[in-house]
Amino acid sequence: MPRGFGRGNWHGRFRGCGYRWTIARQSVLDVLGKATRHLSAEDIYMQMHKVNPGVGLTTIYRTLELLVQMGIVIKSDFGEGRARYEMAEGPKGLNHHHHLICTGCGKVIDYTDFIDDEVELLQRTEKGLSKKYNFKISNHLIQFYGLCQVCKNK
Amino acid sequence: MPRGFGRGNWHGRFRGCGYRWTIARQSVLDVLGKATRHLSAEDIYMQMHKVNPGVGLTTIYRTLELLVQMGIVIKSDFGEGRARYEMAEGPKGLNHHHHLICTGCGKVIDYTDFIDDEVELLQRTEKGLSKKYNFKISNHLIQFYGLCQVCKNK
DNA sequence: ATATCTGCAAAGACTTTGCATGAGA
DNA sequence: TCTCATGCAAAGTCTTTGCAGATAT
Repeated sequence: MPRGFGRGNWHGRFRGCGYRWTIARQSVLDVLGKATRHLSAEDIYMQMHKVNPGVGLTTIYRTLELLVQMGIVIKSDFGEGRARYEMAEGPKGLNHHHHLICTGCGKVIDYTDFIDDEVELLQRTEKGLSKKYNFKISNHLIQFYGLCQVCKNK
Repeated sequence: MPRGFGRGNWHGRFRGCGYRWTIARQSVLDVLGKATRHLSAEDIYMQMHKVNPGVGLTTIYRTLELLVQMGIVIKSDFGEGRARYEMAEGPKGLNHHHHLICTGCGKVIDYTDFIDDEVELLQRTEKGLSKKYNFKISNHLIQFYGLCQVCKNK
């Protein structure tokens, strides 16, 4: 692995797509790669500001759009009025997970449990829907809403 | 059924919650009740403007918030940067459906097929998640994304 | 009569766009 | 060198808020 590019040969991947490898892009990937939560554009901006104060919020938005379009990053909406981002990590469904969202405090838990059952059902559903509605299904979103342990005891 | 209140005794329901029954609220319910699509606040505003030109967009937002909170209307986010609304129609899960969204043209299809399988899986998943993460799950969201017949042939 | 609702205008929040400057290959 | 990327400021969208006047009960 080339030095200075973190895990994954991002530089090569960018070049391959005709994009340039810049400090800003590297930095966004660094921040997202280390994140343990789903980050908003501003979260990323603030974390990055400590290391690369020169990078503006606009660039973050533009970079995130690019990363989502390249499939490196996943953009989610938890109904807060702002988008959140996380690494897609790995090809096709590796690390595939869904979200469990607390409507009290907004906490989001990624769960990967029960996925086996889900996959089976989803495949059946996708097949059925594809056929009936003539859709080519490429993706799905599943979220559960409820109250976390702390909030339900209030 | 009292005359002039459309189907469902909305007037009584509002009164029961301590809310007043107004032209604006009736009108929002009328529009949503007749809708065959998921309407944005502005869609509702424009349709209502033909009949009740005096009602402003602000009131629509406030009314929708109320209706959602009362459980009469469901608010959805299809990732367009604006919310869309539809009648919840009927108590607990009647008319329960999910969405199939075309990422090409934005068309949204409600499907109610394959729900039986889904319900079974969801109950199992909910049970598992509740236990493991100590959540009290109250709701879920399932959306499939893909290309509709028209868009996939482009 | 009076507490609730409403319209208008303004503010707020997040995101995108225009354009001149700066930087990668 | 030459295109692509960036920062800044401004604009764009959708939505919410403040407040005086109107309305339902």
